Amino acid sequence: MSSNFIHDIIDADLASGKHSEVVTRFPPEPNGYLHIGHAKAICLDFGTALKYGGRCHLRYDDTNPTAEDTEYVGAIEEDVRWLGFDWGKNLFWASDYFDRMYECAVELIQMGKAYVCDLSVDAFKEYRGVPHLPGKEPAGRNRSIEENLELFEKMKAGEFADGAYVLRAKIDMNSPNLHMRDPAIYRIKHASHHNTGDKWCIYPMYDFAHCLEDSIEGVTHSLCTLEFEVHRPLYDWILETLSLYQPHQYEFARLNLTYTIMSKRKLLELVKEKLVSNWDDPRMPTICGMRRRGYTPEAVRAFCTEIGITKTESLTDVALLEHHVRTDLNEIAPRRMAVLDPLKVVITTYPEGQSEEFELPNHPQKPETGTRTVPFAREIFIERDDFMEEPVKKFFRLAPGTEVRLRGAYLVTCTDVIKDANGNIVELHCTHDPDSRGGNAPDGRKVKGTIHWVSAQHGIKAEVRLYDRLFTSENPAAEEGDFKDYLNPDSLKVITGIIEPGLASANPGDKFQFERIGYFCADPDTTESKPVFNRTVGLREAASKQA
RNA sequence: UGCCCGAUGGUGUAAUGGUAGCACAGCAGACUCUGAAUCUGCUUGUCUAGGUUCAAAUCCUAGUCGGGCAACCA
Repeated sequence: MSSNFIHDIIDADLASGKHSEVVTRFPPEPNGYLHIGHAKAICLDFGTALKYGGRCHLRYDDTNPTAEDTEYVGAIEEDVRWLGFDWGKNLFWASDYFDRMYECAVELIQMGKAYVCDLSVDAFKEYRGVPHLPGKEPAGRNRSIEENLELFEKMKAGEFADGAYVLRAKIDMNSPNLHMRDPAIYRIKHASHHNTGDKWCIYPMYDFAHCLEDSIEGVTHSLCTLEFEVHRPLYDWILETLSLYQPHQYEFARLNLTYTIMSKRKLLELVKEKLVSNWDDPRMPTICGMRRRGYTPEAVRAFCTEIGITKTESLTDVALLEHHVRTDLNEIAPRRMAVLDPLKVVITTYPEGQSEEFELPNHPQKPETGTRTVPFAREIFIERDDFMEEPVKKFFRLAPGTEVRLRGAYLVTCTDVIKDANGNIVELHCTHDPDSRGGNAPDGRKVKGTIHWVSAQHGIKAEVRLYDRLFTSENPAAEEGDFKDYLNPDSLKVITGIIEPGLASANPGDKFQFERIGYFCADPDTTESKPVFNRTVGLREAASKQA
């Protein structure tokens, strides 16, 4: 992976001998699905370990049993693997360290560096005060070490209700950094934990747990997002006070993408209110959503590399992601023909009842990928907007009296336009040049327009889901009012298209380029009787192409 | 309001005191059996004001603007 300010620091650490190896970690809380923002972190954490020949731990930060669910654990692992990363044996749980964390808390109390506080959330808020004024010292701050030890023991023994007491680090009620004003490090939660069951009714807070986890695991560079910057002094204080090995925390800017949201809470809201089908709805910025949409791990990784790692907050244009998706798909996706808005064409000069097969390349630029056969007959479908009765200038496609190439088949000329009683075009009649079999005329005449087609007799109906951006606003989270007011009502259009017959046997996840339209992949909803395709991303379209 | 962080074309990023570069997007053209891909060219930028220096995007000072922090969440 390319370099960034964190790698500059690592280079210096390695050169100075401060570290001889690099250990990072990706520490998700199992409380939701991973999204493209996590992908950025995963690429950084694992990519950095890979670059320096170190290791990256996958660690579940499961310190809050009321927020977490093992439902998410499998999904997280699947997503990290799909992205192409491997934690090997380095799978850890914060909850496995609960005993050691408890001992550390006791040690802090014994040092006179932590105390049990009986103030309610609201009461302590008053003592903590506001940033520009000093806080007040709670009375419990001067409790004896013995009494603190006893109270903490009772907290652990379950003698108190949730919220009755909390263990606080005794730091500085006058610190300009609010996180240093005697932060809570243990709270009472009578909740069973997926891993430790009912063994504990007190659980460590993030600030206390995370630095210990990193220290215990020998992490060298603990990478997180910018909002944790003000937590770093606390991270350092705890490890220094306990005389433990101190990893260094470095912060980088989280990813924001145009036309979507990245907040787990808001994403959950969309799922719960059924505004999307589920976490893996192809419109979601989740990793499973992108996978279902047809994005490839290679494209997502290339995107993450491209956007880089900085401390500058930014809003990245989703076009950049789509660019990498197209770039990868262009390389790997076999070409097929599908008509999404069918208009029937009768080749009047083609014998009734006759059909033939054409051999078309899977990828014109990659002959080594072979060919497939596509049936042709007298009646075919073409795309409705590939015909204009009164063509605008620079319209290269079919119009009355003009000749176009049916991709890989024949040159045809439109002779008649058939309309219904309302004047709607329902059918076209064309003649074909039998000598142009394969698509080229022996006389070498140039035909500018080439359009795709599917035989009416052989084509298969398929459900095609056309996805567009989820929101109409570039930055829905920054808009006034409810972000859901900015949902794009046209983010999903379901249509029935006609696909070339070979496409009917596509398996879920198979990716194709529907020529002249875009990249599509077979959805898991696909069955033998009903193929379902998702539009991953459209082809780039020259602005001069007007329909 | 206190502390912390940041600011380079429309967007994302590089330049580590010495030619402001790359990618995306946009525009124009070439090529083309995909109006795709490919190729060529073009437009557009160092937040402001001072200072240090032979030389400043880079260092210093002040300001402006943006963000973060005031859960018994992570």
